[in-house]
Formats: sequence, structure tokens, C-alpha cells
Amino acid sequence: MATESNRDKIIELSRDIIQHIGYHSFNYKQIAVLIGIKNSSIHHYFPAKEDLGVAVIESDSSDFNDKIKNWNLESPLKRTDYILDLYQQYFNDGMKLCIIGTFGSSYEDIPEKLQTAVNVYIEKIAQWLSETFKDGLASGEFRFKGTPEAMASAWLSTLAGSLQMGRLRGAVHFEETLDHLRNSII
Amino acid sequence: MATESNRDKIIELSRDIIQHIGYHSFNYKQIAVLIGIKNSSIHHYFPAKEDLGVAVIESDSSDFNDKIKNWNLESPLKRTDYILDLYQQYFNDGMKLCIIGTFGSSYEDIPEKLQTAVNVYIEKIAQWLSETFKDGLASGEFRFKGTPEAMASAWLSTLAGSLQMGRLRGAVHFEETLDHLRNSII
DNA sequence: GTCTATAGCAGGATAGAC
DNA sequence: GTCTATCCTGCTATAGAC
Repeated sequence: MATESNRDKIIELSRDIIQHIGYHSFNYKQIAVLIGIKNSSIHHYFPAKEDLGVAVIESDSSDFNDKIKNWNLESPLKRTDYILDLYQQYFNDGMKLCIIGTFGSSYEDIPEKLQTAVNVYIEKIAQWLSETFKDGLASGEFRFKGTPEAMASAWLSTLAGSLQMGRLRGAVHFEETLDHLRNSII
Repeated sequence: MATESNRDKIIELSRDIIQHIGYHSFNYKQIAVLIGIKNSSIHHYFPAKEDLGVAVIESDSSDFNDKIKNWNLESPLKRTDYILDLYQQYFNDGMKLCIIGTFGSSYEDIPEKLQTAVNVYIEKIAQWLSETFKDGLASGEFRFKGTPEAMASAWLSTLAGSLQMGRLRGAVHFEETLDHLRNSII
């Protein structure tokens, strides 16, 4: 942790830029300039752009894994607050999109490897949301119509959309959307 | 109507392609091939790509205007069913995205003219949704927490996200999301 | 209004020296 | 592991003939 490798820097910076402007608009030179190396050096770590794209998705997915390990120690309502807060942080950080939202919105035009990586990641989130809702129903903390799985679907759609529409319509729109989600389960 | 001008064909085909693969991935040649002309001929109608982009957004916005003129003759609940059905049609037609969703997700990387056109369009939809929800509350047909404006924000986020996440997770996810919306107002 | 031809640029990717 | 140099491709856009 004392010194971060260039490989890690590349992934981290790429992730941030992709969340801001999307996979297609992001390019090697933007990263190279920020680190202070040439773009050919990035090809040393990631021969093709899609290799870097996969690394970004897996890095984000891995971070999410670490997060839920801690979140799962708390009550279902606290867990949902944690993920709402995570999205609030994305919004506050220059209105960036979540990884599944930015890759999902360009899904029809990314290499198959990237599609697969996004699919795996999103199913993990869906699974975690479903379990959280199920736990909340069992404990009596949550009350809503439909199945936990259906509520997880609705949350995924709304979370991804909240950042995109919030970028256009501003903070009020974004926060009204998150409030709607929170109210939909209690 | 007997014969559609090439200009109209260009806008219509561009709109469909943009909804499927996004503004950046769409290019003049794809349209040219479909119509059977050369891409330089498209520049005759739309000198720059962003001119065509603006035309596409305004065309979609104009169609929406025509639709709500008819929808507004019906009850609030019927009106909301009409827009849910519109999104179901998008999904059925090769899982394409709505115009505000596809331009919104690439908002940070499109010319200012396009940003403005999307903003105008989305505010029109937000306005119509707000009025519909207000009418439904007044008539007693709808019952929900929060303001009509906040519910409109939530709907916009969720509708845009439903198509994107539905593309990844399939028809069940998509329909669960639409059901969630319908249940949130009654 | 459509064509051919071509300019011009950006970005992904590779070869080979250090 | 990073560099310079270069290739290649795809796409936007323009000039000018028909």
C-alpha cells in the first residue's frame, strides 16, 4: 500500500474515467497523461482495451464483495442504507455512473468478454439485494408487495437510472429517486 | 405519406440505430447502406453528426407530443398504462433503449446542442408525468407518499434503467420493474 | 440530390531499442 | 517496464463533377 503499482493505478484511473464518460469515449492516452507514462506502456499491462475493461469490472466487483462482507453484519435496513449511500457518493463525486450502469447502457456495443463480466457482476448484486430484502421481510423490518427477487430487479433498474437521470436533472431529482426506493420497502 | 423523403428515412433509421447501439457507435455509413445511398449524401441533409442527433431527439420528442395529446383524453391510470406499454414496446423491439436513456447515459460526452435537446425533452416528459400523478391524486385513483414531482423523478429514473438492466437480465427483470412502478401509485 | 475521391484525424495496437 | 516510431483502421467531413 506504501507504493501503488502502475498496473493498479491504471485500473483505478480507468474505472473513474469510464464511470464519468463511458467505455467507448475513454482511451489509453487519458490514463497515460495522468500517470505520466506513454500509452504504449499501458499496452504492456493490458494488450487490448477490452482486457483493461474486464480488469476494471472485476476490480469494482471485488470492491463490492469486500463492502458487503461488512454490510452483512448489520440489519437489512442498514444494509439498504449502505447501498443508497454508495450511490449518493457516486453522485457527489462528479455525478459519475455506477459500473453496471455505464457498461449496461452500452451493452450492445462492447466485446463479449465485457458483456460476460458485467453479467456476472450484476447477478452478484441482484443476489445480495434479494437476500437483503428476504431477511428484512423475515425480521418484519420490511413490508412490500411482490417477491424479494422482484424488488431487487426494481432496485437495480432504479439505481442505475437514478445516476443517469440525476446527471441531467440535478440533485433534487436524484434524491427524490433514492427516497422513493427507501419508502418502497418500509 | 405515399413516399417518404430520404431526409425522413435518415432520421427514422438513425433513431432506431441510436436506440440500439448508442449515439457514438452509430455512424453515417450504417444509414447509407440501409437506404442505398452514400454517406456523403447524408451530409447533404445533416452537415455534422450532431445536426442529425438533434433532429433525432426532436423527432422523438415530437412523436411523444402527439401521443400524449391522445393519452390525455383518458384517466390518469390509463395514461400511466400507456407509457408503461410504450416502454414494453421498446423492450420487445430488440430491447432498444428510450431516447432519453441512451443520450442520458452518454451525456458527459455529447456536444452541447445535444445535451440541450435532451434536457428540453426530458423536462417535457417529467412535466407530463407530474401532471398525470397530480390528476390521479385529485381523482382518488392514485395513492402514494410524496409529491407528484418526486414520483415523476422516480419514474423517469426507473423507466430509463428498466430497459438497460432488462437488456442484461431479461424479460422477467424488465417486467418486474414495470410492475413495481405500477404498484407504486395505486 | 447523389456521386467519386480524398483529406484529415483520432485511437488502438505492434515492433524493437534501451 | 518504458520509450520512440510507426502502422492501420474507421469515421467525420469536404470538394467538386454530374
